[in-house]
Amino acid sequence: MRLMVARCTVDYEGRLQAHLPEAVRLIMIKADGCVAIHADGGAYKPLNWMNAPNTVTEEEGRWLITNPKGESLNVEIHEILSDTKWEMGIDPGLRKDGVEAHLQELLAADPTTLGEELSLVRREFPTDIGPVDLLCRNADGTAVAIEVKRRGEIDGVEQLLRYLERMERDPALRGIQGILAAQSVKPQARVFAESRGIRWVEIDYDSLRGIERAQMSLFD
Amino acid sequence: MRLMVARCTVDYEGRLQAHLPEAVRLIMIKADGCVAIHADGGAYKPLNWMNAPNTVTEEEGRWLITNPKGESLNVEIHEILSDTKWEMGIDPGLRKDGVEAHLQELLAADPTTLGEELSLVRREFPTDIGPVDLLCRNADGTAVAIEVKRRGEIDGVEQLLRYLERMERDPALRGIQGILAAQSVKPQARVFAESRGIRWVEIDYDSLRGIERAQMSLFD
DNA sequence: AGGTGTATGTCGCAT
DNA sequence: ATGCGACGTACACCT
Repeated sequence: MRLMVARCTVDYEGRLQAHLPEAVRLIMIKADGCVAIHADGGAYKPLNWMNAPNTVTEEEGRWLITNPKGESLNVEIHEILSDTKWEMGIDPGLRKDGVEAHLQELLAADPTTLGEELSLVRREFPTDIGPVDLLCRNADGTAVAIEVKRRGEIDGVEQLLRYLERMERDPALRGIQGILAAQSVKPQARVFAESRGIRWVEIDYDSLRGIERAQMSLFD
Repeated sequence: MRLMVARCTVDYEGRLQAHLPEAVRLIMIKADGCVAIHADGGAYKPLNWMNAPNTVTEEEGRWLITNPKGESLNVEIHEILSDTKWEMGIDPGLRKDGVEAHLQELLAADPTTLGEELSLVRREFPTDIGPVDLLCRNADGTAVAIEVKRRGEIDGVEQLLRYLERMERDPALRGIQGILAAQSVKPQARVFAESRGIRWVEIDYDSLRGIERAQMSLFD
């Protein structure tokens, strides 16, 4: 990784055009050729950048970075304050323990937490446009498709509608209903869901996890 | 801006849990307290980060960053290879050109560039599921809703369809038509739009800007 | 503060 | 490659 602190101006042209007036900034070049121009503020996002794959051309007082998509980044270096290089090797990488998959898991373990008499048929039930998170049946035996989201937004309703449309064609699933389950459901998603006959449920992740813990403890 | 190159391990706990095994990385601390941990690859996104507002506590061989939302980042420093600090001042900031807002502005100034006799009723016309970019009327007085995108994809068509469905309920807008306007419209979006009776138009940003310049020059 | 839409979103996984 | 969904999305803008 090369780190250069320099007074510079930058122009990007590609998906849009952007210009940075002269100022002191950090220019970071990673081993894979990625370039990022950072100011001393503004979260982790750089002011300008160019991701791999790209071509970095270094000239006197000027760097030109281009990529195969026709984007370009032109960095004019007016004064170099520091220029260092570091060997870091391949990073062992990040271990994540996510929430979404866990939510689906918890609801699969006990669909009745959605407030209805539901029994699980299967998780990730396949349709020809992708798997629906949970397929259940209610007390009447009616199929119920459940889309699980951390946050319930309009996209989630659209996604569920597409699944329902497909699943309705299956005689075994005829009359299928839909539920959007999320930790929070946005107002516009509520309006839209209701207008299409889809129910929505807000689920409390912490208490759900609490239930799981309580159930787990039975086996201790 | 402080730049530290160090062998470290990192743990984040907040919206999820994440762990970074020991390795050499760049730790960047900006003037506003933002912290970002970068590996030598992988685009501009850091492996871990904590944005302002936050609290940075530096101890011997350990940094603890917390924020008011209850998230925390714990950086264990095992070996420091470099530790420098730079004054950059306030960045003059980025000038962007060619984003959706600008496109919308240009089209609002002259909707006839879409190739029809259109007159603007208003920008950001509100519906109960969000604002539609432009509401116009054509030569017949028929309402026309226009969704402006930099890139026309299926999402944009769906968004427009939702708006149209809502707006159709308003007697004053009955018979409303839809146009998707974008610098480029993906084939899938074209097919989908046409199948739903929505027109699509590709707009040439440069020439649109040229028209604006020409019109501006009338007032010079 | 909360809602809504945009982003040079980025990133990963499937087809 | 392209499409699609998730993201600790971040971010601006408006109420």
